[in-house]
Amino acid sequence: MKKVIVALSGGVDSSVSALLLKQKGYEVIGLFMKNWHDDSVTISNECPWLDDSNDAMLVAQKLDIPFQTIDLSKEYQARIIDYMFKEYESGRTPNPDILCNREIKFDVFLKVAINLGADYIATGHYCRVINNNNIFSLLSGIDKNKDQSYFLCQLNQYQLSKVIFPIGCLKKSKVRELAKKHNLVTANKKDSQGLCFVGKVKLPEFLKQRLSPIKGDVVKIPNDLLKIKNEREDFDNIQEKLEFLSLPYQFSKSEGEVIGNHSGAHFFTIGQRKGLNIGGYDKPLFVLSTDIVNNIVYVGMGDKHPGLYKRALFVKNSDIHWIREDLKVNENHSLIVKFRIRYRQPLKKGTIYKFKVGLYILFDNPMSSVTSGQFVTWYIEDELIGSGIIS
RNA sequence: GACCUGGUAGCUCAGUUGGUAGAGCAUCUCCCUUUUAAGGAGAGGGUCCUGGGUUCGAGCCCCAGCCAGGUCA
Repeated sequence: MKKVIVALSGGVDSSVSALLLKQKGYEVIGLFMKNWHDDSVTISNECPWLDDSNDAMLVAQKLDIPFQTIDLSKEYQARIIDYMFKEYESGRTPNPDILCNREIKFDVFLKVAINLGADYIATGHYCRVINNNNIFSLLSGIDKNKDQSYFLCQLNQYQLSKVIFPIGCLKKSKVRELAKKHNLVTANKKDSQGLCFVGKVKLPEFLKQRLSPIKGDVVKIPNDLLKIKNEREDFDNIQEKLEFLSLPYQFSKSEGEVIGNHSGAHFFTIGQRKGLNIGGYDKPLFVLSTDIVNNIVYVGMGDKHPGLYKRALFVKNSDIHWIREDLKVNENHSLIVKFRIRYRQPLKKGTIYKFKVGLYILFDNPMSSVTSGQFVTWYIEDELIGSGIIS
């Protein structure tokens, strides 16, 4: 009998995952991770992890499986929170939850599980793994609305070989139905949101723990400036063109007009609308770019502003990750893929071009809010074959 | 100094022939969402520059003043 350790979060998804494994005859153990202690930073007034651990325990009791709690907050702090601050400090927008999967759930936690004698770990993610002759494929969840493959885009073959996603082939409604049918206390619990393990936070407040506010200018870039910037077409080769198209826009103060001030450029991200606190225009203002060195936030009016759109992105070599090493695009080759640059974003068409320095993705259609620090994931059909950090 | 135009929600403005005010943006809340964003819905918010006057009744008319911008000497 194979032994599986389920990461019970206290939510309905991991509860049903444990249920299904138990039904299939695995030896199941429930393990609850407590990775965050500071409740003062979260928005919700209740104490989320206490309820969660309690619910996880009740589910384990109901399923009659052993239950334990482990504290990985030290590792979480070092590998996730520190990374997060470092990224924001340097003017990028990180994705802590993707790292949390790679570094905590599928590394530290996995190792703990293996040491406890587990053959596999399981989580309540909406995605699937298929093993073809020991090549593991990460597929999107059947429930397209809940697909969480994006968050697992940094896993490797070994990690995939050790995980079971019991609910990946179910719809959310079915998961809730099963939970109800088996009287799991989590059946009607609201889906969790916000930072994994931390909860919902007001980001600027959260960041102010370590990043001090500094007043700076908000500069509005006129809508026609980018036309001029984008009109170059005299490229010697495709790489030069891609490099040009993927380069984040660089503005200078003289190209626009100072229309207000902010309390720190690192609190803003590209595409952001809320929080600028500047009104008086016909259409909303969106952040086009942030200049950390000079502490300037550049904005444009309206969601059609050309400064919001890019036609390509770049991932440098060290930031490229292939889940399917065997499908890796070699230098001077290209591959047509579908990709997304944010969770829950519909997949878009594009072409990967690999060069010595890294890879470019040329978009079939211009994309809004391409943000450095965020992850791009690329797919062939339903399969996530690779990912990278946008430069 | 004279003349002109304007002073209406946090901001930019609209307010028809006088009947106690509206839109966009901003803000807040909720929904959506295991990142950051975006998106959807809703809400709050105004001694209509001040002081007089006409009128049953004035943001709208009249007079004076203050402030801002402009034109002419």
